[in-house]
Amino acid sequence: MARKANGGGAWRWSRTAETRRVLLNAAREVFCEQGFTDASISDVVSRAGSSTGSLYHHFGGKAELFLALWEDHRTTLEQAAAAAVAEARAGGEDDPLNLFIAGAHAFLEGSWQRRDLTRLFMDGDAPPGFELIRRTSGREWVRQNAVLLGAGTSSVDRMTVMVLTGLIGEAGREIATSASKREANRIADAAIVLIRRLDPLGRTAEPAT
Amino acid sequence: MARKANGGGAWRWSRTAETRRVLLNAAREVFCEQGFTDASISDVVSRAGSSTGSLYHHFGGKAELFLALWEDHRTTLEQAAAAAVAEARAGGEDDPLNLFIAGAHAFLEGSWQRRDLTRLFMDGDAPPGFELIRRTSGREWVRQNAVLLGAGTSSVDRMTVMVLTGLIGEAGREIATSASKREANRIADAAIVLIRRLDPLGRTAEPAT
DNA sequence: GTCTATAGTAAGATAGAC
DNA sequence: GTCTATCTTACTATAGAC
Repeated sequence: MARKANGGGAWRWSRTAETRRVLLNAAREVFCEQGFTDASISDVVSRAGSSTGSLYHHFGGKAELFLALWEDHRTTLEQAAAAAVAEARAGGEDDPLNLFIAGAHAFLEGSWQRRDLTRLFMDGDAPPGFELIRRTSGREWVRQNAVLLGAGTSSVDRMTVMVLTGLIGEAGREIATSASKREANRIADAAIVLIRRLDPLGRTAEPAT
Repeated sequence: MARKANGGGAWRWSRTAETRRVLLNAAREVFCEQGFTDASISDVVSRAGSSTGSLYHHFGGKAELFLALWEDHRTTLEQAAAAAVAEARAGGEDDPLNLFIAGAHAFLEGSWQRRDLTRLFMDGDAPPGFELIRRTSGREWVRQNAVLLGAGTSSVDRMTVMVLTGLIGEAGREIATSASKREANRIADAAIVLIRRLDPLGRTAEPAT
């Protein structure tokens, strides 16, 4: 929006997009260092070299700034997962469970690469209502995958989706607090063992009880 | 402490314990109705018929008041679970997994009976740092049980404990938001199916890969 | 349309009398 | 131990410059 028609000026994008980006970068640093509650608007704007009013103009407040950061993070991880699934499929993989695991693996890899944000969003220090947003979008993401995996609408299947959501989130949190990539990989592998064990497809349904 | 030596007075307990109790009851109502952030100290003290200074004297602040409520809730549920395990054991049950499930069942029953508090503590609107406290004590509780179940220290076993913690918490949350006891029971049953499926004892270790 | 400077407001925390 | 009065802080809103 409001993209400047560049008549030979020094920059191709409007000033407002740049301001937004600078504010988001500063917010990432401040929130990750101090958490949501202790971070102050003043810290963010001074680090960004911007102003309070500007921040309110672009985001509407402290909570919305935090949410904008979250949307960015969530989108990045979801796209990474989707890309991994597409790549696996292009490589000939067609078992739904393996495709799901390919996506989960990419998600966990992203949780490691952006561990500062992963920790920020998982440690519970967030604006009121954030937990609901986070849980809803996480559940939605896994639910889409669970449908592909053939999960139905029974209590057990619905609960399986919730547990899978929790499992992947939990693994992401642990990975984000790991001391080394090596340890992070061990955790990711363990998570995948448990995903298989939960067997969301219900293919283990035994003929005899 | 400071229990009054009752020399024929009308009440056996000190006034301070009574004040504490009244404040906690008011806090339960206000926090459950409005959540942590929107609740105000003023609401609590006016409903309790007490005063700001008194509340600060007994609890130290809004966050500590919330934590006192949590300690109470957590203790109640843990004791219910422990009692159920003891009862099952007294009844002749000696399979560790079944004992664990007896405890989990009692925990979920308590989550239904005190659903207002369960919802309060699970929806993420809490003082900074609370999430860590909640997760630590939940993990500790399941860890003790997992040791009994024979879980080791491998990545998979540690992850299993985390997933079990999440599973039970998740089920408790769903149960606390259920419309009927009937639905709550269905969720509890589904949770127990998944606990068995996760098979924390690793007894399904197959001879052949 | 975009941003700066500043005042308002609400609520948690504290000091000190009783 | 209990309570009132006061303080401090930080989010929020707005008037007006550019």
